[in-house]
Amino acid sequence: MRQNPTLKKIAERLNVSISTVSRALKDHPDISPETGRKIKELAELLEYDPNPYAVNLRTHSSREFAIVVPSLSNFFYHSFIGSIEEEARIYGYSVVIYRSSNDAKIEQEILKSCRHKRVSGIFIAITSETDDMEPFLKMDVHGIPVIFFDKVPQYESCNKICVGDEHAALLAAEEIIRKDIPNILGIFGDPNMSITRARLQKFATVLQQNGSAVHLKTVHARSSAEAEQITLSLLPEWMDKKFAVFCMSDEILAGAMKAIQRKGLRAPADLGVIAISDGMIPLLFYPEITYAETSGSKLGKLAFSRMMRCIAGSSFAQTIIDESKLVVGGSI
Amino acid sequence: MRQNPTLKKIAERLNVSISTVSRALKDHPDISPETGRKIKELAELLEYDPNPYAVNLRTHSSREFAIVVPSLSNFFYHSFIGSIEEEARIYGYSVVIYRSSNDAKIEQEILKSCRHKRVSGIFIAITSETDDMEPFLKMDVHGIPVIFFDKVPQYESCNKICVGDEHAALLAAEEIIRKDIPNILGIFGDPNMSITRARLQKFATVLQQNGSAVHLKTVHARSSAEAEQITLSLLPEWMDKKFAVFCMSDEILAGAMKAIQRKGLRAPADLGVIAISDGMIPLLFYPEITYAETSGSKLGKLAFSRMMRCIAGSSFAQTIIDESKLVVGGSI
DNA sequence: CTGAAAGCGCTTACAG
DNA sequence: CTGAAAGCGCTTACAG
Repeated sequence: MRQNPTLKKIAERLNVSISTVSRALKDHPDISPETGRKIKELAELLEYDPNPYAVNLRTHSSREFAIVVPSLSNFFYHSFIGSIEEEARIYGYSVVIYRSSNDAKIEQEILKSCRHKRVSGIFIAITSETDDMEPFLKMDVHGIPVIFFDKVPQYESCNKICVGDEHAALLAAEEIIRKDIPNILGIFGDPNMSITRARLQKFATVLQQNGSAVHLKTVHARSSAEAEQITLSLLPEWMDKKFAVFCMSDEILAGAMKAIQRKGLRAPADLGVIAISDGMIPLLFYPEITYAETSGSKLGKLAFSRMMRCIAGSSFAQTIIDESKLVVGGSI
Repeated sequence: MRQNPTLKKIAERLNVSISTVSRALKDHPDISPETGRKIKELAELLEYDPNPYAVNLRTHSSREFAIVVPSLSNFFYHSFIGSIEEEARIYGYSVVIYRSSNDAKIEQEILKSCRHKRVSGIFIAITSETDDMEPFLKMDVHGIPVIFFDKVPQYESCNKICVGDEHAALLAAEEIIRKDIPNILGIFGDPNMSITRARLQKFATVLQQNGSAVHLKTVHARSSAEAEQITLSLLPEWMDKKFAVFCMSDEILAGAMKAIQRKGLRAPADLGVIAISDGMIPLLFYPEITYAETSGSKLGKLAFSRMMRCIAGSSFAQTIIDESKLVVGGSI
């Protein structure tokens, strides 16, 4: 079992002190070019890399970010993670991903471990159970910035980066108006979620403001299966009208599409379909579903730059809302 | 910025030595019950937790597993990760997830960082570019076990845990035979991937052995879009026969289904559809697609127990194949 | 039963 | 320009 090379080994081989090696390797100006070159050559040869545990113990900094998400099965999070990783690489930080499984207890454990490992910062989408801000405030006391994204707490003074629920709902509603569709079945998620309230409220308002008498029926589904059931039971009474189905999320879209397929209906001939989505499910159908996209990668960029500002010392808490964009498929 | 409590702080407050505190906290038999109790009480109160960097520097062990996957957008990996996390928790290990983005260079960096962090072990699904075994052998030299899963190298003497490609292909072929379908369009992935060769070979063999003259046409697609294109161009000539489409993966299924929808065909009336899948895409359609499932969570359990055996000292390299199971939808 | 001491691998203020 | 020394927080063989 071979050991990794250390400063000491390099120092011994070159008959210099450990301090000198350490300095040479970080291009300290004091070191003579000659010595510096020799040391770096040998380090290269030996594939030296500092022991991160020793460095951290000494410097109290890990140059490592943690991303905590409730679940991995989510395109939105993938693109968020991807863009954080990309940015982090540029700044010389590494990224570790943790999954809370939407379990507040596991989330706590992860936070604790992040604290002990003195990560440089945490990006977190909280679980739906999370109601205690204390662990997060504790991170702050320890000087570890926390950026909440997507699923954020109610608590005011913290950094939050969210998708623009209102804006996405607005885009979808506008598209429906543009297509001049008079009847709309809006399928929304759990009415207790803030995201549901925001999307529903905006969606309804925009349609109403349009003046022309649109008929909007809204229903709530807590799961894909429920969305399927509801859609299935409602479709018969809508089939002879000109109408569209609006799905506020991918989960709901999946259920609704199953019901629509089951009834043998096809968009856009038999009905219009439009959704708010992270961008993968809509592409599985033909024609592709038109949707207002909530983009994780842009959110990631925003979150990252906020993080860097926190690390640089900004203690000012901020809520950033990212705007959505309409991706036109052929379903409406 | 508050500091985490240390052994020293506890020792000072209790007027004992650091050694005593350290021992008490790990229930060393030498410590008197009285002292032990006092120390543990204070530690509890102060929420003491050992600094993992110091521990590692001292002991050379991290009790942390790394999971490296090319991509996160994969149900199979989610369930694999989930089951590793579950097992690890039981044994007191933590798990960090890394994403190589299917980029061999990034994969190398991750491996290097795992080596320096002296993770206790690595579970890895390699990128499609990975061709150099050297970094993996190096892990071995450093005493870090590597368990390959799903995407594994050709290299013989290493630990591999794979889905049963042959078995999955067999199940799909048998279902086709059972349904008595004479014409089969088999859509496979990149012919250079071992997974493609294994699935194709078995699928073809089983169909041939069936005796009755089945007609199998096989094509290869490197992406979802390509699968769509190919399916689209071939469908016309098949439409007047009784036939089935077999998709060797989710990616291909997604493309093929788009073409099928585009042509206005519906399973099982107009054609049969069957796939090998991780289990999410088939559920988006109505009727649900029948598929041979490759289950990540069972693979995770197998990989984990192999890992524990490696840690316990087994140097015996082993290849484990997990069997598949048929999930019947209504598409064939 | 308890403590002093060495050492894991690094960084950095201090001295020369 | 270079080195000796202290110290980050822990563990553990050694001594008592």
